Amino acid sequence: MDARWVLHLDMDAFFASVEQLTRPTLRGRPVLVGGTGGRGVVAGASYEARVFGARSAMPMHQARRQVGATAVVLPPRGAVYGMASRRVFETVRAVIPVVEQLSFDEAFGEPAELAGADRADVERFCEQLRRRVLDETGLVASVGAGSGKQIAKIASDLAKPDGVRVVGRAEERLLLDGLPVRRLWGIGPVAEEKLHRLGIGTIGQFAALTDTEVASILGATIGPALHRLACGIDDRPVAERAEAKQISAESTFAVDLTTLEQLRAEVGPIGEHAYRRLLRDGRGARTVTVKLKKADMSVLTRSATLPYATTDAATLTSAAARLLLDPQDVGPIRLLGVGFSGLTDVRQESLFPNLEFPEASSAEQSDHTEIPAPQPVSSPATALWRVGDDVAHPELGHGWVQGAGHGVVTVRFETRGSGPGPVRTFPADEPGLGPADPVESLDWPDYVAGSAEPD
DNA sequence: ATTTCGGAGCACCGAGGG
DNA sequence: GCGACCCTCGGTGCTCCG
Repeated sequence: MDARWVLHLDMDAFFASVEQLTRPTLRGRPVLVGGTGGRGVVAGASYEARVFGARSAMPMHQARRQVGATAVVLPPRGAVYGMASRRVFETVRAVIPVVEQLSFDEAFGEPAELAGADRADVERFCEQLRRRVLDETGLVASVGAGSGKQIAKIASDLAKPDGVRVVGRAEERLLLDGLPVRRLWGIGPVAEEKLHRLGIGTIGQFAALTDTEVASILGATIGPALHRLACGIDDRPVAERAEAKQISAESTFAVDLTTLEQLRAEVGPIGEHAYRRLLRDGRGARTVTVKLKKADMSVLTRSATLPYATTDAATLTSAAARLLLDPQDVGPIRLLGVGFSGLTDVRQESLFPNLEFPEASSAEQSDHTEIPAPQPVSSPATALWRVGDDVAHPELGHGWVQGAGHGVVTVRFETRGSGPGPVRTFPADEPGLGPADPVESLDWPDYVAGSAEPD
């Protein structure tokens, strides 16, 4: 059981790369993906945008300023990234049977055939894996390898962009010692600051502490676990991810909400968003949580646990509505979230239909005057087309909105397989122009699922 | 006008069973 | 009757991850 090799595969600038793949005009250009409203942040930046200092999690307006006029700012297309991600990891799973997927764009693997292999073998394996992912998806991955998850993850960072980095046992200690303590899994801004105040800046300095010192600084649970990682001890297994324990949706408003009526108007759509995903997951929920983020960024949560898990939308969303707090009491609200947990398979509806969860209180029931649907603050003006929308035209095919406003819409007609396409400008109400499924931008030419099956 | 969105896990509190 | 103890559950806040 000597040489264990853990691989960490990380897609390069994933969201931005998918945009450049499916919208070929964007190749070579600085692309920023993220919230385009005033409070949006960057979810993905192409390498061309990173040259200017743009980074993910940066406020969008700041990134836009830094990149300048050539920046292309696009709203995220989750469905397309999800499809691209599925195809990437289908490919990975065809090579490595057990894959621990961390997110849309990252995973660990521990190929059995690499046990005891030397660095050169591992390097070859990683290059082949990258090649296969590129051939089958058109997307670039970087791969890191090491004796455990922590080293593999650090290695994939060093491998970027478009590379492989294998860290052998011999270089491990040297590499870790010099790195900032922040690079360790589980050290965030708070823990970093605690350590910094004690003069500990590197993983080496952290590793030199005693277990009891570490426990007193970071707690008895997290502390020793982090200390072991810092010492290069990382025998955590690579295993498929368990089912999600919680499903939630949240959204930040363009303008803070100040009345309970406004919150009540928003809780429905947000709850439904989470509810749709709950249904797709096929489980029921027993606990409903609402999350409120105040103007000062502090967060309040309120939760309620039902007597049994349910898939009933009305039960779940009315529970969420009852948990809301009045902004008049707690202050202006910038974000509302609805979450479901206590997830269990519910084969049948309630065993005790008579014990239905009590409906709205009698006071609310007597109030038959519907709340006069307040303007959804998040979308003040509903323009017909927005930048980034996918559209279809009977003659010109699939395209995306490059510009919109002043009664006209500019569309670039192109997909993954078309190469850079032509641009056309139409009146905003052009009858030939209709909405299109974003995923189609990835599917031309037709994607052949599992190329092992010629059919 | 900095600070998304979705998810996991820990600390700690009080209630209640035993 | 009461305190000490352990345990679990529900609820809230915090930290961290990408």
